[in-house]
Amino acid sequence: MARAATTSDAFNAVAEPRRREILDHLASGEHSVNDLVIRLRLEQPSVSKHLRVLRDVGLVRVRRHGRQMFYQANAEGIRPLHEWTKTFERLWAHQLTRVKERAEQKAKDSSEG
Amino acid sequence: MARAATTSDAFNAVAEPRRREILDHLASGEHSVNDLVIRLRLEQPSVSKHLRVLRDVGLVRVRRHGRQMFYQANAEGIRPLHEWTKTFERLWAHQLTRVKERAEQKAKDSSEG
DNA sequence: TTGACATATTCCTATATGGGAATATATTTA
DNA sequence: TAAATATATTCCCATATAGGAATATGTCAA
Repeated sequence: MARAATTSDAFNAVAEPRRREILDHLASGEHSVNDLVIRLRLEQPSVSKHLRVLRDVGLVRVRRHGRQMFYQANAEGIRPLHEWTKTFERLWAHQLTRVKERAEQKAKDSSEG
Repeated sequence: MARAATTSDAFNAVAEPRRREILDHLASGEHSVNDLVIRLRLEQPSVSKHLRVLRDVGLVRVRRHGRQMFYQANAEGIRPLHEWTKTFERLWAHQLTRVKERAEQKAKDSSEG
């Protein structure tokens, strides 16, 4: 079996750095495809293809205005990722505490030694 | 160019559902490979291979005890994902507000009409 | 040392890319 | 209708899987 399709869910869709860049730009509001092409310095077909993936997994919405297509982020689609990563929040708090404690103990030992 | 390697960063690593399952289990503490094999009902080589990817991107740490290898989650590695998704938090708050407002307006309209 | 146990790696294959190039589709304007 | 503009899709290819099967490596027990 090959890797899951990028369109299988939001996790797979945002694994691609360019798509995260696109979403970062759309976080500031609606943008046309050409806006993204210019700002991200990517080829137009590339941007369109990435937007297609983001659309398929529900991470962006589109609106047509004349010849232009205006895309906006659908943040609700990112929420599951946020919720999942959040379940590890307590862990990194604890683990950092332990790292800090070890560092302090070490400093104490060396000042005493 | 093909898709980025699963070992290129945490985003790519956790795009695979099995790897998220593994991390979910490791969130509760250290587990041996066989523990994971039994709990997740996956083939042992499959678990080892997923753990290898997680290790390469720094999402888990290993400790040997006799013949067994005990893995634990390194939550720090998940933090960048949490931070990135967090930048969209204000958006889904706003967007939900708008959805709610529209729903209320619609309800009002229909009760008046 | 030999066998058993625990885990890791290699080999194989079907599949899904992401980018580049070319082309198709949709809409406005002359 | 034809030309121009904006965006989307298709075709091609090198590359990276994920899982299954087989095998290798490492460690303990007799």
